[in-house]
Amino acid sequence: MYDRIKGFRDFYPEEMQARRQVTDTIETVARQYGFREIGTPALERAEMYADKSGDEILEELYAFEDKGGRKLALTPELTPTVARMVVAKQQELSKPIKWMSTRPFWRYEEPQQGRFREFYQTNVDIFGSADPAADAEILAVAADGLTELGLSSEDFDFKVSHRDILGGLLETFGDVNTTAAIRAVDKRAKIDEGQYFELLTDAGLSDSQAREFDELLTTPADSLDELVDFAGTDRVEQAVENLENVLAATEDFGVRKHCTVSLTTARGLDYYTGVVFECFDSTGEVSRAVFGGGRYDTLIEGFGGQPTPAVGFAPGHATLSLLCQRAGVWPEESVTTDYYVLQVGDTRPTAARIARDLRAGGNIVEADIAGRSFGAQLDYADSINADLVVIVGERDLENGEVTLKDMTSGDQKSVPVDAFPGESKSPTFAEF
RNA sequence: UCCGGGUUGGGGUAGUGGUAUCCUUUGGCCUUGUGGUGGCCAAGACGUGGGUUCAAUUCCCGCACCCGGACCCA
Repeated sequence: MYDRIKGFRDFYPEEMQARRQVTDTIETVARQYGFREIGTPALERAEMYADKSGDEILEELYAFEDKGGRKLALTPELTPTVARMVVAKQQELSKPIKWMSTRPFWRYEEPQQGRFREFYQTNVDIFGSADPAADAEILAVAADGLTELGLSSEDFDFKVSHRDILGGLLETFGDVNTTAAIRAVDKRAKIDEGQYFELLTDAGLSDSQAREFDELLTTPADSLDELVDFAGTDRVEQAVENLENVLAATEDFGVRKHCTVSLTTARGLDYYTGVVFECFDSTGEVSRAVFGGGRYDTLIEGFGGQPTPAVGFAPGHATLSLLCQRAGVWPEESVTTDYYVLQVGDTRPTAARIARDLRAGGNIVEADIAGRSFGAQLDYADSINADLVVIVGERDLENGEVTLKDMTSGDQKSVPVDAFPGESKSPTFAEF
């Protein structure tokens, strides 16, 4: 026996069926908003990640050299790839560019709850619109997707923040390492108070400034103007205005109720520039953020393109699954079968014809391909959750009939073989 | 990379310094004409490498993998 690779998973049909349903639900919502599916390579040049984040990042990647001496890496995220694609066809793509895709990514990390070395994400991004409506549309797609999965505002909450508000406030304290300070904010909920303030002072804030800054972070949503008054800078004023405009748009888009302003939410990544948000389990049972997203207006430029605003989100399917299971809306993990065509004796020509007709109607249809006995076939039909069994037996065929068996009730009835399946694409037991 | 806890048929378990219990599962048969409820038969396990020992699944060490956490979350 060979071992499975650590952090990689096999999905058997029952679980895969549930995952497929969840993926389809999210993707369908994105499609309805006009997001177009793209396909992307599993491998990219390792430099693409190293140039952006430093060589240390290679430690956390599946990176290797190919036979042509190229340094490659299994893609750990989609953003650089998508940025590359946008830059490559910058001129010819009509804006806004709205793309989505679901696929695996790989990171060489230690697996833990909701984290694997191979993991699936649906990425949804908009390029080329700096309008608050774009930010709000991303929030709306995310919220609608979760709602379609059966979740409600009782189940999840988007904590919405704004990088420029954080940056702008920090700026007013003088020479502060903004990146480090924002990282500290990102960790605020996870570490104890002492460590948190230590990180803030390490970032260049004095003790009193750190207290003051932290105080500002908890400013309620309807008092954001106080932040503008405090800072007195255009940057903070514009950032607050931008956040309020985004929230106003979410109101119109019907998803404001899922959003809570929370400046203590920061996102760890440093490429975010404007609105950022994280989705949390309202009950707190799923302790980590389910997923996040935000605006990253400078990234495309950083990849050698023209300045192009961008905003997006990317739910990881592992944490999404945790949330769905917690909320009791994870789809049932089982296979389904519409019809099982059971053969008794040498009735294959008729059985095959019936199976073909039923499949032509779009149904999931199985028939015996193992030469099994009557009882064994019924047993199998049961194991694949067949709704109806069509018994095609020599005895019935002599009378020009087949027997229809409802597997839930066990009821049976004879129907003329020539009339089955008849005009109906998916004939039910009751129809005959 | 680090820390904690694990690893006994496919799944779930019992147990032991002298190779293993029970349930379930899978396949076949009873029953090519009735499954979800019977009976019979069969298949199937001590993660891996090394050490101690007459003898290791059991004790010791390393490794792998699993679960959880730290770091990180691009």
